[in-house]
Amino acid sequence: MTKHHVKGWQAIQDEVLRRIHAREWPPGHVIPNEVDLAQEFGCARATVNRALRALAEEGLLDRRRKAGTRVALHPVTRATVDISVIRQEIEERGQHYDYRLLACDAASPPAPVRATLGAGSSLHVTALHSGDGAPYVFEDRWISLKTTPDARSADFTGISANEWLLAHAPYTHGDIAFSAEAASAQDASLLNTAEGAPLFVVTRTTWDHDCAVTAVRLAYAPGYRIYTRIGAQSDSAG
Amino acid sequence: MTKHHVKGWQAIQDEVLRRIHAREWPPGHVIPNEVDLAQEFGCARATVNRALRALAEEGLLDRRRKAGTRVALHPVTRATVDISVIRQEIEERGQHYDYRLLACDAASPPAPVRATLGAGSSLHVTALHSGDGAPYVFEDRWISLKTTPDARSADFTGISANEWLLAHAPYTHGDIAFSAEAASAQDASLLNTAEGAPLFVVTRTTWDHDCAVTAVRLAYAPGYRIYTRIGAQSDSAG
DNA sequence: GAGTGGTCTAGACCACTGT
DNA sequence: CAGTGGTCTAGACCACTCC
Repeated sequence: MTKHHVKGWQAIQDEVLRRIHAREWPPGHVIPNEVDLAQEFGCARATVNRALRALAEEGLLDRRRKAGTRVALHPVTRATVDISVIRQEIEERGQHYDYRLLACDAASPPAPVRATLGAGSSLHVTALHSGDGAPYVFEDRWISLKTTPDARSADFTGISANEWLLAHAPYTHGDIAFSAEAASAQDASLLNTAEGAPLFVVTRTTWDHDCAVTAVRLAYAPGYRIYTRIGAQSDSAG
Repeated sequence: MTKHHVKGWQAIQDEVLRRIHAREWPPGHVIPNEVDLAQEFGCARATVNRALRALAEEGLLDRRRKAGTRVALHPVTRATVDISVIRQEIEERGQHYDYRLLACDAASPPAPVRATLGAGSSLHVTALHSGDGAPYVFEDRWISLKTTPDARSADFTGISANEWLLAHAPYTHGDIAFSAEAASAQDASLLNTAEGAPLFVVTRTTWDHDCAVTAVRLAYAPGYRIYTRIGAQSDSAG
């Protein structure tokens, strides 16, 4: 109930974080409501709301009307992975970007792809992205010509389908999967590794509203890893 | 300049999203300032701010004081991956969770781990988590006894180090890496697969302020994949 | 029904930064 | 310097949901 008169919503967030961290408010504990906290901190309720809402978005607090705010029981670690354009990704590593189109044909996609992309005619684009001359990632992509007819006349020799779509084909949502796969003969040949070598693979499908735009498999050369930081804030180790 | 009188900040967000999506505001375009938008939408500036701030946090907008707000040039795809306790992860798949402690010894960690965990004495804990009797993930963990001395007397036969730390050792931040590795002899034996099989591996280190708490390598059984959705909002395909 | 968070408002001042 | 976003306030009403 002491007045602290801290500086802003971040200071309030820090203090709440400290109490969670110090187990003054253990997991499951219902913390004081916004009005009380606002009084304690000597600020407006909106400021408290801003601080607590941010923590709730990170998964540290559970907030429900009437039930109040409680410290999350199972502090899920929420890792945010930024996925940029491949060219940018390579250049950010300080390497020279090189791109080579392997094939670009209208074709009927295999069943698993057809299931999401639809049965309409599709464009199959394969390409290899390299950094400083070393193969970096093999892009195997299907583009729905029904959703993106312009792709038929696009020239993917100068610009990768990855970037072309970014500039020409908006999407509303998508899904991504990360997995480990054994290199196929094609993977191995292109990525300059042995068949069966463990590859980090990203599979992505994007939609524009209800229409699938593109489905892509990105097979990265051995040694690739996605790295990210978690919690500038608090949690519990696990 | 038409007044729309929409419902709330989400409606404003939707409209902004629509304009980005429809290329009315193409990538790089500087959009009107908050005051103008507030007038157009017939709401308070704070409401516009709420909508635009949320979009900026998702990476769709770049906002800078004085420079204004512009549509992001390189809409990085920001995927959020939720990492929960392993037991919970397995149970959420509807499987029966089983856990077996393999070893728990005080030891000196290998150089790469020692580099982050420090040279102090550490506890080495290895365990296997299974779902419905099938091996799910092999946990290979080092715990700093300097940071978490209580771990020395903890009993990891009944509760995994994963969960014990969650309840006893708070952390402030950490880093995670996702990669693909070939199964070692130990991996293969425990995960019931062939040596050299591609495994999805998560490597995580967590700190409590400046003190490293624990470093863990999680090697998942073949077939494991992390799946997540991107953008309930808009972007561009890539 | 009543308590809690969710949101909105109208106005204000501050902080950063491009010109 | 001046324009823009960042934040705070004091108050209000609403929406959900537990009791």
